[in-house]
Amino acid sequence: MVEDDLTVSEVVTRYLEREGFVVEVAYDGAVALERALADPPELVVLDVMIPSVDGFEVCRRLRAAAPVPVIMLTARGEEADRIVGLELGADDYVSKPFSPRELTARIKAVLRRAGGAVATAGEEPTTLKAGVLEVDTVAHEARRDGELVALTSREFDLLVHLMRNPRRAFRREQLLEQVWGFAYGDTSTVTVHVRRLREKVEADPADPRHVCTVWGVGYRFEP
Amino acid sequence: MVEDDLTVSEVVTRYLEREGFVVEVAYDGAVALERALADPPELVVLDVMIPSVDGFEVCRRLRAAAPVPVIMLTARGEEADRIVGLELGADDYVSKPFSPRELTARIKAVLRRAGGAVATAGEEPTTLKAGVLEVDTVAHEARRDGELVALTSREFDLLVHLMRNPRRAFRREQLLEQVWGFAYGDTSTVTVHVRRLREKVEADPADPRHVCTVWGVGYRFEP
DNA sequence: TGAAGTGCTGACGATTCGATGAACTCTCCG
DNA sequence: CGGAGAGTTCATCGAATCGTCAGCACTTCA
Repeated sequence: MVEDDLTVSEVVTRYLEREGFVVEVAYDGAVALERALADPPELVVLDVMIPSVDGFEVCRRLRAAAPVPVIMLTARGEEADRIVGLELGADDYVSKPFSPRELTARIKAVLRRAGGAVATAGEEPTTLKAGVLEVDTVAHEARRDGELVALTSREFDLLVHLMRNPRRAFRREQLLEQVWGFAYGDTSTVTVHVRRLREKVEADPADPRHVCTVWGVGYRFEP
Repeated sequence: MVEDDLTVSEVVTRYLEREGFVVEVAYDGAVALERALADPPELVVLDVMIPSVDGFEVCRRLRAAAPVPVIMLTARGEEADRIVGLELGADDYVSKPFSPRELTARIKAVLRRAGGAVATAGEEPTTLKAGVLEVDTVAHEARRDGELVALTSREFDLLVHLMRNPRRAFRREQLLEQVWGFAYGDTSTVTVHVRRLREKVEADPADPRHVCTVWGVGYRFEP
């Protein structure tokens, strides 16, 4: 996110992180460009009015370097901004003042389209593998030994989240927040879903080799 | 875009802008010609039936002045229109009613042929096959076991979209957006159309083998 | 060794979700 | 006008899924 208004950037950051995104904020155009080019993010939220290098210029240079999706933030009624932004390759625009909820919806829509059916051209691996386990996030299918495993929606999301962060231990609260989207709740929900997931995915659910328990902490995925 | 039907022009505009195009609409032939000649666009989508100067005349004069790519919109079944249109220099034609998705694909294809550097996926095949199912997107025909299946316009678009992205799971919202061109709406519309499609296309609609349900997600086409 | 803490299991309502049938709107045509 | 066909919306039903809880099993550590 490129935004010099601290209030805005903090509110948005907090909100997006609750949604499971990892957010990095730059406060002016030059720094933003430098960091985005060094380590390209999956998506950029870009305010038009920022110090040093303006939003349009940042957008133009970003898109010249890589096909990173860009959402631009403009002041209300700046229709011209919208047109220019779209010409420069912005994928969407949101006019201020906006609600974090709306921004989140747009971000998800753009990400969906970017990784979506029409343009596809897979840069990121659509399938995750770990031993005999194989998960196709596009087809929404999980296989063990090539054998189809019928997972429910939650079980699938849970498995994908764990597999995308192998060897990393999550506390139940974290999983509840990052997979369920709940800010608070009964952590036994996670326990039960992990159990059900194991029953379907592990060769011996009583002695799990992939979805492992980390005592006193939570769970971790072992490849 | 030259189109006097507000509903069509607005839906298409919204859809194309989401795809990153900049769209300008003229509502009759004379205005279209004037503006296109003053500031030639990269591509013209041209309805045949428009006020003042008809689509063929607009096409002829445009092509006389500049090598601008033209896609013509014709009413269904007007085969003669197609011939005349192509003779006059149209690069492609799309018959009404069409899906925004279809138009977008054609636009990208024409721009690609014209040498434009629009990032897009590969060429879309004109006939799609999956088991006993066969769909001809040009003839707008679907067959099962060689037997003609009478699909409505939406059913056809839906089937084509699914078949062009086999094994990919779509949520209803995605289908609503990509097939219908709606940014939001009642997702039960998708459900009902899927049901009717199954009744016509599946051997046993109660146990679909091609248009499959992905619980908690949406639908997926199995080849 | 045993008590406290933590995770696992099985079962049971509550909820959500998809399929279905039908009503309703809209357009096209005669 | 009015009837047909297509598309959309709505209410309902049954099934899949989800969240919770109590009891049991295991780990840890005094």
